[in-house]
Amino acid sequence: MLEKSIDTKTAILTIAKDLMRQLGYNAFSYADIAQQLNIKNAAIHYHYPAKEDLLLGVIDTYIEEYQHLGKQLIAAPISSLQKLSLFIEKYSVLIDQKSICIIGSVASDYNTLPKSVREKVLKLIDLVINMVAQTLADGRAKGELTFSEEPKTKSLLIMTNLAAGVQLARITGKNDFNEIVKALLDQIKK
Amino acid sequence: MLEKSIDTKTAILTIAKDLMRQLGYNAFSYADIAQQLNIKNAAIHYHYPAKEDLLLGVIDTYIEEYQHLGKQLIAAPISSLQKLSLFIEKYSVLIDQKSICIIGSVASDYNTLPKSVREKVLKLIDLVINMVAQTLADGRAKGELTFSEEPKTKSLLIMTNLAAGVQLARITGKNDFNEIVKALLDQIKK
DNA sequence: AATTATACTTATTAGTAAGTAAGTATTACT
DNA sequence: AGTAATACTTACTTACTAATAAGTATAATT
Repeated sequence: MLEKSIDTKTAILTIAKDLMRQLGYNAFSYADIAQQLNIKNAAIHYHYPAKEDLLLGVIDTYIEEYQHLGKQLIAAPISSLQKLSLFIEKYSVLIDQKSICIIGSVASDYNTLPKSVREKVLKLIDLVINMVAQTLADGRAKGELTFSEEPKTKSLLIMTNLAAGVQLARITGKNDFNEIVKALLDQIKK
Repeated sequence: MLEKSIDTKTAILTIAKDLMRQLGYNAFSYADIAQQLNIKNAAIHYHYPAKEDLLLGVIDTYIEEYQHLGKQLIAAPISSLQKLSLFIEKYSVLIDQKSICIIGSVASDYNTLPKSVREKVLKLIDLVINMVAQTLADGRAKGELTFSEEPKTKSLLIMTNLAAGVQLARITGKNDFNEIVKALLDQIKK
């Protein structure tokens, strides 16, 4: 088997993911990736013929990641609050990398995305919103959490706090994000 | 006086504002503006030599707009809830235009913005966050609103709900935004 | 009336973008 | 050993980007 090319393909994807969250779809180029990997632009086109294919690949990895996380969270022997904290921690890390979350990135660039990508983005967003909603519903059913809204609505509130929270914190500082997290956890703590 | 050029300059700014919110800084070009106004690219460079200058102009109009709104809100003989509703209405309108708010737009593109723009963006964000915080603080002092967080923190929570709310609603539909607004108004209603 | 400033257009440049075609070296398969 | 697939590089094309220089018509100023 040709190991190197598989490594290159995943390496391209990893860098593309970072560039998407740091700069957005329209602000990075194949040259940025090629430079970091010491390969030529055309090598990227070999693995991902068009930028559209590359972005589809990026979104796919996030769909898989969150599907995996969703299954893990259902089985995990931890409180619902701890589950949400694990999820929130994923967002907190982004700020140190001067990144925003992938959903915020594609949402901002949405009007400029190819149709095939838009459909996948919708799938990713539904997945994450429903995962958080499910965690919230379970937590309330178990008496671990308290909130008066519908789980889906509360999920929307929390997800928008987090998504825009990292966008804001990249500009105003991480403290604003920490304040948001503290407040929203206080809201649902019993 | 040469009236026409002043109209052209403001017309450029108006279109740039729309393009910023619809496509983002890196996805629109001088050609997009020139086409809509039936002028040449170079005419835009005459009024705004570099794209940086154009973006500075765009941010300036929003700073002025929100400074104006802030003053209006202080004097207005309406309830704090109505003041917040007026502010929220500005966001609601964006979704119909397939736009996001200017703060979300520049926040997403932040790493790609010139330094001079970044400083102005920070000023705009502080202005809006503090305006909402002030309205919340006044409303609570007058007994019109209820919330347990610090006004600044509650402002961050509401602003992130709105900013990411319009980003999300552009993809998933306006109903999600309406749900968010209903829920956050319920939270602070007495 | 002559000059100057304004608001452009025409024409061009240098740089960068995505994408492709053709060639090459290495590995896998038969 | 010969063939074919894999994973690239080299070289190129097309298209678009911001930006600039030089020219032009009109209006304002002196």
